[in-house]
Parts: sequence; structure tokens; C-alpha cells
Amino acid sequence: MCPKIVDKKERRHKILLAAMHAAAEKGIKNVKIDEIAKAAHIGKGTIYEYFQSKEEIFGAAIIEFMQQFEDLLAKKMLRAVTPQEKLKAIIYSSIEVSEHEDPELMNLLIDVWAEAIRQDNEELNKVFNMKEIYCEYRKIVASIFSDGIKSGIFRKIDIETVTSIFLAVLDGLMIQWLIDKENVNLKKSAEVLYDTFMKGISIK
Amino acid sequence: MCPKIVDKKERRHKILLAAMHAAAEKGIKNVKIDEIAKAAHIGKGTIYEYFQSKEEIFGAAIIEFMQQFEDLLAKKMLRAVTPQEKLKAIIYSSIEVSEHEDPELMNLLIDVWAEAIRQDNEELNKVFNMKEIYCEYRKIVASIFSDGIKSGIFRKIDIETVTSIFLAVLDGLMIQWLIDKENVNLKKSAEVLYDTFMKGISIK
Amino acid sequence: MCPKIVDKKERRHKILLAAMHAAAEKGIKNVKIDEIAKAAHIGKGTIYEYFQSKEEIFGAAIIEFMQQFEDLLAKKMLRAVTPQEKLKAIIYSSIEVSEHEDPELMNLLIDVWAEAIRQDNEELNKVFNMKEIYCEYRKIVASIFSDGIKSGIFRKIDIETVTSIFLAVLDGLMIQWLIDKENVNLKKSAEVLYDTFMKGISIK
Amino acid sequence: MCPKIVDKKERRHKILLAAMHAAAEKGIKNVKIDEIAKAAHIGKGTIYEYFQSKEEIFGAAIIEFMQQFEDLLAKKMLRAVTPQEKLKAIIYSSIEVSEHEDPELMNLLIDVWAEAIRQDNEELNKVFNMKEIYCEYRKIVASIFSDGIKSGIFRKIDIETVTSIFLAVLDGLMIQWLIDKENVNLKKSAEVLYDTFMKGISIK
DNA sequence: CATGAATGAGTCTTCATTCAT
DNA sequence: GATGAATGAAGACTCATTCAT
Repeated sequence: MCPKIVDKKERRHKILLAAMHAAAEKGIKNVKIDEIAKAAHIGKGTIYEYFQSKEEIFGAAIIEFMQQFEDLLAKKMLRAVTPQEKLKAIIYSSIEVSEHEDPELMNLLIDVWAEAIRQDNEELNKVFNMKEIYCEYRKIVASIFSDGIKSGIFRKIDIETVTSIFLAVLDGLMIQWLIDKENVNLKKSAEVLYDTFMKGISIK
Repeated sequence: MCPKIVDKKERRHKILLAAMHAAAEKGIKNVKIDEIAKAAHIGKGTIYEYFQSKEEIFGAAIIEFMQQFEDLLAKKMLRAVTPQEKLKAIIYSSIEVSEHEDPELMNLLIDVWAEAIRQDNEELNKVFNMKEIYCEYRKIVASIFSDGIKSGIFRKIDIETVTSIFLAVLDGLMIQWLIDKENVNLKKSAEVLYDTFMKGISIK
Repeated sequence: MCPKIVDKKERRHKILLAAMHAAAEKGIKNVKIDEIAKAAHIGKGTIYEYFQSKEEIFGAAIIEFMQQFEDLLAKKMLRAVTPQEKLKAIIYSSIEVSEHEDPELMNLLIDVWAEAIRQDNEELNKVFNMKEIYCEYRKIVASIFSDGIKSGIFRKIDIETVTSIFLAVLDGLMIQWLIDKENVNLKKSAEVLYDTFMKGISIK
Repeated sequence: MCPKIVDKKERRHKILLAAMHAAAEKGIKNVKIDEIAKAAHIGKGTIYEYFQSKEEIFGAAIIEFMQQFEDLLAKKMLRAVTPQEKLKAIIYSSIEVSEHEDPELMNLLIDVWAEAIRQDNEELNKVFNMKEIYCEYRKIVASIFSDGIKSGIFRKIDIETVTSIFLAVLDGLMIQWLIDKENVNLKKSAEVLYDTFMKGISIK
């Protein structure tokens, strides 16, 4: 019916993948359009048929990259019912992204954060706001804690702050793992984190 | 016989400060030598009297930046005796760097991590290895946990993993704060973190 | 599918010609990439599509320049049979390069010699060695003298030294001509040189 | 009486020597004022007490360099009486400069020629003209040939052209020697040159 | 006088973007 | 649509020259 469009989507995605891998390896600023083109097995000019600028490419790349988290998280959350299960789901979906896909891709996270802090990618700013995403994450997690407290599972804690702390561990572990994969065991960290955290906030 | 006398140390430091501030604002890769020179109120060429290259400038800047943490931490640790006090010292020195100095400077952290992950600053690599620094941090914290367990204060936990988790919260909070200072209260986080964490790992 | 089609060889040659002319006029070290680009009616960046660096440009220019001599010499030598004819061919091909092509180009010779003496163009050193070229020239001329002696045309002379002297006149005349074209008559010099030299080395 | 002036002369000369040696090694264009200062064991600024500019330094250096030839030649010519002796004196003084002084200094010759051809050192042009020097050399040599012909020693040759050829050998040998000292024997060349040349132009 | 720290004009080189084919 | 050759603005770095001490 509309084969050209499918083809376009695919090629666009191919470019994005090439861009993400290149950026993961050397950082967005060090990636040359040329390299992306080569890695995507297309001409340099062709990239500009799909994106207006380098900025736009990495804007789109970051969005696509973040989407993966959301998808994974959403899937895991579906089956989670109790607050405990929900927290577990978040912990494990965060930790598991490092196993899914090409783990090298996770290096992109540092650029995502950098963009979030500096907000100098105008293309990205138009459609994406990491600050809001973090707020949303916090809302989700906060409601879990809130539920837990109401249900008498968790003791009375400062929900907002515990939320920040909870999300912080996940990001912080990621950083350590990105810097030194050999000396950081994410799987085990997930287990211990769940265990310890529960102890820390549970009643009794 | 009597050439212009300048405090080389001081001027070097002025350049470094200018570089750090510029990098904090826009990211290392987006800082131009010209900008640093202008900010330091000196000529472009003068910078090259103090540093061999842009790479070296930011290598030195990162080292100086990290030194601040170490200094602050060391100071706090001096007075800490019990494991609990020591953990508290680490938590607070990490959180307090955001109050000391120009808080904007803390944005540099994201570049420091990026360098640590990508390791593409050869000048920096010669004299500085973030991986090792993290290992050292881990050793210090691990020994605190070890002491705490021996003293019967902490329950039997997987020291290595809890160490990672403990350091992770600090970094993770930093990221959240860097991205959204308004919605993250570091001070309160420190309190709650100490409280919750203690609960999580203490005996009973 | 159908990118801009350009004769890469031709354009490369155009750049080289522009570089040679500029260098002939002001000396290699005083030529700016900008100037070459302007003279070749192309953009500055384009030059770097054909050459890696300024050094490489002048390496290639020198090689192309020297090639002209060899070609001219080879052509003349083809018809020469007797030692006398051969020497004449060498003399005239050396002298005639100043008439062929743009005579201004001959100024490049001084840079060629400078490179040969200093050998500081690494690109050039990889593929070209003036010392060897002179050795080869000497071998060729020496064998002519050798033949002439065996044939009883030339008297017993120190072949190696006479060879050096013979080649020296050609280079030396070139220098004088380059410095003061009005007061040096290369054509006449060729005649007299042949005549005198023959007298000097012939039997009787 | 006037010790300061002597001191100045000496220091000026020291600078010139340093400049000459540096230029001999790497070519005028590649010598930095800094290097000259270091080699002369003085401050960079001090150089500008003695010379207005880099151009002036090398203008003066070239003049001093050329003076050496003249001095040597003049000394040798004093004792020469017959045309043969005079030619011999010129040949040997030209060849012997390579033994006197630091032979490495002879590399400067190529820069001298380059300046002579391009004439782009305005400072030098004011007080020095290689073209005129060559003319003068030619006049001297020509008068020797003229005398020789009148005396019936030399056969009737085209004086101007033979003069050029005679001077050409000397320069040409120098070039060969500069490029490849191992394979060029200047001493022997002088002998053979004298011998052959005499044969070439003598009566019978 | 002597110095060397400071300077900024000048250069090479890179690379995102354009556009003729 | 696809391409890659061409481009020039931008940026790191050099170095002759100045000038405060």
C-alpha cells in the first residue's frame, strides 16, 4: 500500500541506530556526520533527507533511547500489583537495560544527562524535557510509597525524599557500572538494594 | 634582569577557574579557548603559556575540581570515629559540595563522568583515573561497613554491594539535583538517606 | 546514485599547479593554503579532499616537478647514441626546462634543494629522496664517461669527480639564471659548456 | 675608552651566530626568535635591542655569512699572480669554506640563494644584492680570462659564458656536497676541476 | 639595559551543511 | 531520492613583537 513510508521509517531508524552507537562510543560531540553515514551504509547527504541537522539527529536519538526504558518499565509494571512488586519492577527494569540490547549503548546515558543539565540542544528541547521526565518518574514512585504507607507496609517516611533516594540509587549504580563494569555487579546490586531498601522503609 | 613578575600559580588558577566555569555552563566540548581567555581577562596566547593544549586545561580543571571533594571529605572524616559517624560524614560532604563554592560549578561533574566513561582526554589519563578513584572510594566505604559489622552495629550484609549502593545514592542525588535543583532537596535527602540507610542495614 | 562527477585527477593536478606557482613565486614556506585555494578557484576545504596536509601538497608538487626533468631527459636520451651525444642530451635537457612550461616555475628548484638538504618534509621523505636521485644521475653520467674512456674518446679521467663536476655546472648555471635571468644566457652556456668540456676531457 | 660598544658588537655577533646556526639546521623560516635567544643565552627581548625584526637578523646574518667568502677569497687572491693561479685561488677558496668554520653553516647557502631569487627580505634588499654580487664575481673572473687570452694562455673563448660556467661549477659542487657529503669529495673535485678546465680552455 | 610574560594577528585544519548531478 | 564533492565558518594553536618591571 505504502511501501515507501515503511522504507523511510526503517532507514531513519538505521541512521538513528548508527548515531546512537557512535555517540555511545565517543560522545555526541565527537561524532561526525560522516561516521554516521558510513556506519549506516548510506551517503552523507542522505542523512539530511531524514534530519535537518546533527542536533536533530541526536535529539531523536535520545528520545528513542529513552523510549526503550519506558517500554521496558511499562511492561514490567503491568504485572506488578503490590507496592513491593512495583518497586522491584522498577529496580529490575532499570538494571536490566544493561543486559538488553547492546550494553555499550548505555554510555549514551551520560550524554542524555548532559543534555538534560545543559539543555543546549534546541531541537531536543522542543519535544523532550528530561526534567519533566524525572518529575513523572518521581510521581510514579511517590504514589507507590504513598500506597505502601497507606497499606501499612511502609513506615511513615518523607515520600518525596525517599523517592529521590530510590531513583538516585538506580542512576548512581548505572554510573558506577558505566565507569567500571568489572567491579560493579548490577544483578547483585538489584537484589541487595531491594532487600536493604525494604528493610529501611518497612514497618519494624 | 627584572622581568615582569607575575604570580604564575595564581594566574594558572585563574585560567583554570575560568575554564571550569565555562565548562560548567556549556560542557567542556563547547568551550572555546577564546572564551576562557576573555573570562580570565587575558590574551588567548597567554593561556598557552600555562597549558600545552585545550585537553591539558580541562585535564587540570577536572583534577582540581575533584580535589575539592577529597579535601572536603578528608576534613569531615577527621572527626568521625564510629562507622555511623563516618557514613554520615561521607553523605554530608558529598551533599555539601553543592553549597560550597559556586554551585554552578557542580555541572562539571557530568563532564567528569563522561571523561571517566570515555577516557578520551589523554592528558588527563596520564595522571588521573576515575576508575581507580571510585575503587578507592569503595575501599574506604567498604572498610566502614566491615568495621560496623564486626562491631555488631550492622547486620551481615554483602559489603561490596552495599558499598556500591551507598555511593550510588550520592551520585544519583547529584544528578537529580543538577537536572532540577528546584525539586530536589539535597539537605533533606541527606537526613532521610542516613536515617533510612541505617535502618536498612542495622541489626534489628 | 548520481553524485557530482568531477575529474579527481584533473582537479588534483590543478591544485598542485596552483601550489607550485605560488611556491615558485614566494617559496614553499610563504604559501598559504588560502592562496592555493584562491589560485585554483576552489574552496579552502576542497584542498583537503585531495591532500592530507600542506606538507603533502608540496611533497606531491616537488615530485611532479622533478618528474618533468626526468621525462624531458628520458626523451632526449632516447636518440642519443655516442657518449658525446648523450652528454649533449643531458646538457640540453637541463637547460631547456627553463624554456618549457612556465619558466617562473623553475624557482621551485631552490625549494627542492632546500628540502633535499634539510629533509624536513616527512611526507616527501616517505616516497622521495633527492640524495638517491643525485646518486642515480651520477651513475648514469658516470657510465657515459666510462663508455667514452673505453672507446678511446675521452682521456683517462677520474670518472666520479668529473661526473660531479659535469652535473655541478648544470645546477650552478640554473642558480645563476634564477638569480639573474638577464645576465645569464643558458642557450649559449650550453654550447660553450659542451665545447669546452669536450676539449677538457677529450684525448688530445 | 668605550667598552660598552665592544660589548655590544660582541653580543650582536653572538646573536647572529646563533641565528646562523639555527637557520643552517632548519632553514630561516623554521627558526624561532625564541630559539635564537636560547642559543645565544640571552633573553628574547634582548634580541630586539640589537635588531628591529627577524627579517633584519637574517639580513645581517646573510651579509656576515657572505663576508666570510669574500674575505677568504681576497686573502687567496693576494698571492695569485698569473691567470692560472687566480683561477686556482678562486676554486680553492670556494671549496675550502666547507672546511673552515662549522661546515654545517654552509647549509645557509641555500637560504642565501633563495633570498637572492625571491628577494623578499626587504631589510636585506636595502643593503645587499646578490645579483650585483654575482655580477661582480663575474667581472673579476671575466677579467682573469681576458688577461689569460691576451697573454696567449687561453684560447679564444666566449669570456662571459665561460665565466658563468666556471662559477657554476663551484656553486653546483656546493649543492651536491650539501645534499650528500659522503658521496662528494670537494678536495678532489677542486683538483680535477682545475685540471680539466685548464685543458678545456688552454691553447692546445 | 635586559628580560620574559603577555599578546593577538595569522594559519592550518575540521566538519556540518549544501547542492549539482 | 540519493549521493559525495565542495564549501567556508569556526576554532585550536603559533610566534614575532611589545612592554612593564
